[in-house]
Amino acid sequence: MSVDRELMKGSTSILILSLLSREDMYGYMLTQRLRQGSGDVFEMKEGTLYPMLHALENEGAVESYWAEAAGRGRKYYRLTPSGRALLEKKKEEWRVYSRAVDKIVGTARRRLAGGEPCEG
Amino acid sequence: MSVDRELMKGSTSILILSLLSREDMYGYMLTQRLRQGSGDVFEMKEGTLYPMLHALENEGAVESYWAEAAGRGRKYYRLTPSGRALLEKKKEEWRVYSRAVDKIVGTARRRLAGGEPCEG
DNA sequence: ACCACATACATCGTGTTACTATGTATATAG
DNA sequence: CTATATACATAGTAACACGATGTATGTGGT
Repeated sequence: MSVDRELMKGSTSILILSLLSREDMYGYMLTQRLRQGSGDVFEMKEGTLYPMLHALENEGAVESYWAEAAGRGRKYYRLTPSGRALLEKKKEEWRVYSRAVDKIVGTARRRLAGGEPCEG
Repeated sequence: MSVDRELMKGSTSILILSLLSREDMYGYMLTQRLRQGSGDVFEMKEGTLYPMLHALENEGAVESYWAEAAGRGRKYYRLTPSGRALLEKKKEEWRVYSRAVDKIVGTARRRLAGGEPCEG
């Protein structure tokens, strides 16, 4: 990740699960969407991504299937119901955690009802 | 920390620096304030705290001095100007990072001008 | 035809980080 | 006088993400 490693730890799985909750994706696609979707903040490396995908598959959070595209095989990952539940749990943990950091650090924010981005 | 370890990684130093930016504190006091200030979310262990304080001192981010209280010595830590600059840097990193996670995960928020907490 | 680059999957070894366990010592409450 | 809270500290361990590396195919340029 291009953000200082120290802050990046631990949230890898929530990012992967979130992206897969909207659409089935293959590994390389995940790295691209993660980069674009975060505004070039996240740059997940293969050495991080593939082991994580395999671990999530072992846990039963995702399932994989091969599909052909452009004359080449791609390994797609699909979120399972169990993975969807895991995502919800991790989202709640992220809310609790980031709010607690904000309380200590003093960067206050207010949660919105919807899910619109807070860019401009 | 009582929050799932996976989410806790990396933000230890910003929490310590933030607390010290408001008041000189000794180790044990830091663990208590961190717990109270986060609403029982963070429980920093001595095995995490003391090595981190020593590392921050080696970097020149904090300075320590002994003081007597209740007939016993306490080792206080004080933020140096360099530590204050480090804190500002880490705060900015936290803003970038947490905003990027929110973009991906879809838990949108809006930053406030002031520093008021967003509890109820 | 050939080369460089992007795409696409994967694993192994390494370094960082936080934790568990443990040790020391004093004050306070029962 | 014993248990608990306070208060500092370190050594060993486990988890996690990364860097390095390997394989292979498609595409664009010359």
